[in-house]
Amino acid sequence: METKHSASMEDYLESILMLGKGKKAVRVSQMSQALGVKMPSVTSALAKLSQQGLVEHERYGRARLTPEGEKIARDVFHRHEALRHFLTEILNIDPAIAVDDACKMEHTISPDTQQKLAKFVEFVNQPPQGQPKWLKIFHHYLKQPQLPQEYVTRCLKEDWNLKQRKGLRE
Amino acid sequence: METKHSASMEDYLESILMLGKGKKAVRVSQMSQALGVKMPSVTSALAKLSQQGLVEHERYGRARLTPEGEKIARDVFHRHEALRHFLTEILNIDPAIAVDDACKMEHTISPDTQQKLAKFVEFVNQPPQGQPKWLKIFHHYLKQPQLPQEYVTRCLKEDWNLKQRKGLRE
DNA sequence: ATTAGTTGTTAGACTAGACTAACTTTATCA
DNA sequence: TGATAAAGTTAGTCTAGTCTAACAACTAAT
Repeated sequence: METKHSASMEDYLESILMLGKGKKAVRVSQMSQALGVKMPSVTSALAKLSQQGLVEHERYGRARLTPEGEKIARDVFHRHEALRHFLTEILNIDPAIAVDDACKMEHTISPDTQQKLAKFVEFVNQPPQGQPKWLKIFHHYLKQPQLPQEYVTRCLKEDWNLKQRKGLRE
Repeated sequence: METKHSASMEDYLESILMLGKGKKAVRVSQMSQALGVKMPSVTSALAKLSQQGLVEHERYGRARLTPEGEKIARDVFHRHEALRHFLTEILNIDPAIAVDDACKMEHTISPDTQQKLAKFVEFVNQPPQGQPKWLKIFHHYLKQPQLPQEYVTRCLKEDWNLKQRKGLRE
């Protein structure tokens, strides 16, 4: 189990998931197109993957994920999404570039990193306020790398307030 | 110029930079050891790289980066460092895992992402307070995914304060 | 200065993953 | 229903990057 799969093979699996939107079987030509490789490459990848029990594919027919293949595909997809959300929502990167970067990085990110990245995005988008003030300040900082005086003042004041409250309660 | 280099070749270049600490020439055996490949692999990589004018290497001698090779190596290193800092300082990932992840991701991250990642770390570590409150709360959240009531209250209050001030000044 | 040991190189094999060209099967439609 | 187009497969080539085995050159120590 949990054999390591190459970036290519992960891409093939993921593309079946995406093109089939969950459970539908997909055509070789679709995959070929989506991945930007020629059909023979798809054919041979499918041979390898069905060898490993990750897809089902019959000659001249469609390909679908086995439960195990689907598990892997979903895992890749989650890594992809964790990265994409982080890149767009926090680093404020152009969505097109973000998808591109996510596609490449999704194959190398460790489970721990993936998970913490997702949590970070979750944390940032948490209620009560949606995206917090500091994030907006950061996005401004990206264009104009100088902290607004207001921010500095506020931080210092917060710190002071917190200390006060602590003192009162403990 | 600016030819795309493979992950492997980038690794070879980077290792020369690291092992040589800037400008010293390094031995094949050092690189072999550092990269976890056998010496013949290093030899053939060096052949290719000196072909491209990125390293100088004479038979049975040491290898050093050319100015152009050094430029690339430093670039890879910067990507590496941007990632590593982010992973350790913000996501709070174990340094060993972080280095590992950084080593793999450094080859696929786009310039824009690398730059914004670096800026993010910079932003977070900015004076006046060093790491801001919210980051500490996030690190706590990683272990216990529930926002402390205090944080929620504080956020709401901030928001309220800000609105007040805006109203007064504008 | 010889020789043992270390360090490097060469030659050649292997793998993964892509490609092209040629062939086969399936689909379409007059 | 049979001709043609589209989709898929097979066979074989290529490249990058690794490896092992065998050979060559340096380095030191007696």
